[in-house]
Amino acid sequence: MTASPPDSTPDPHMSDALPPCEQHVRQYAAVRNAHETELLEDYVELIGDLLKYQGEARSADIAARMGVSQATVSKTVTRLKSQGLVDSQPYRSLFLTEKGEAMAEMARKRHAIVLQFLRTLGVSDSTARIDAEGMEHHVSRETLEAMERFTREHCRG
Amino acid sequence: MTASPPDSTPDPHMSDALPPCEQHVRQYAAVRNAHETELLEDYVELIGDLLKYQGEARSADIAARMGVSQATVSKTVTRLKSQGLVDSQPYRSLFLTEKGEAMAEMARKRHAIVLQFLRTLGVSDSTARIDAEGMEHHVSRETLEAMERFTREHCRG
DNA sequence: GAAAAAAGTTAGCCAAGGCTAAGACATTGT
DNA sequence: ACAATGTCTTAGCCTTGGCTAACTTTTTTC
Ligand SMILES: [Mn+2]
Ligand SMILES: [Mn+2]
Ligand SMILES: [Mn+2]
Ligand SMILES: [Mn+2]
Repeated sequence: MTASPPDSTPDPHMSDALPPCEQHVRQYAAVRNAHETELLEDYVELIGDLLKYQGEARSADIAARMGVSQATVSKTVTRLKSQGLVDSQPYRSLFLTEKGEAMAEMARKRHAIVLQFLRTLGVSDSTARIDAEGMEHHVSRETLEAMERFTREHCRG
Repeated sequence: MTASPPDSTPDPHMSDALPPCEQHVRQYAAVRNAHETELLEDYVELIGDLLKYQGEARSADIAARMGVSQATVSKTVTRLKSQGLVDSQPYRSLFLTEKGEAMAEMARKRHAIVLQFLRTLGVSDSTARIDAEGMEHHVSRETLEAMERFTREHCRG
């Protein structure tokens, strides 16, 4: 390690300096952690939506919606099954397990809160949808509550 | 593809149905796109901060701050160099190229806007730092401007 | 009911981003 | 000066998440 004089004083009015090391580590660790479940969350959310709005969730629909190949979907579904989130017979439609249903529900609600929050902030619908798709996985419970509060107080209607 | 009756009408008051397919694809594509540069952005931002606040940016400091092994840093630095973002001699401190400097500056500003926005929203400092670290990479110019506007209008002082 | 089309799977490739273990280089202390 | 310590790199391993190509299974069409 090299010199680290700025870490000594908890200076109250120098907020653009480097944060203390341990805190910095926690920031990046939280991001890496979110990245591990991100894709699985999007899959179960989408599968849940497809079941709800189209009656079944086929790999082909997922591939079309996600903009990836069917082979990629097939491999990811294997992972979803190995984690106990999805159930399926070969060559058949996909279903969510209890656990998958729970994750989908959480993701659906969280996604909706972030999306509505961005709209309320004044962001256009198409941009809000794009940004919400990525942001949702990095929003803590606390921030989610702050967003809900804001939307409740500022939303037209 | 299976049946898709809900996609026919651009129904104005059914906002929780599935978005049209092409838009859905763009959402996920934007996320995948952000993931390609995310880590590089965090690296150049950190390198810039280390140069500014400690005079030099050593791999050991980056490893300590990011909470990863030195081997991981070494490999990522190779990638940063191959993309023309970082310059360095073997076993020496790291420096940013023009291009790296520009990316660091962008990342620094964007990160600061998101962090200050979350604080202004009422999120605690430690949570705001964690969430901002992940959210920053998924915030478009338009959303960034909405955040700045909000902070300007609501910030104490 | 057979041929054609569509859907799903598998194999094999790749890059990114993590790790450990081993060794090379540099700095520092005596 | 040189040994000890600390820093950096390399090699080799792993998982994730993409791809194409080839194949199998199911569904649709005739
Ligand atoms: Mn989502
Ligand atoms: Mn998402
Ligand atoms: Mn950042
Ligand atoms: Mn970040």
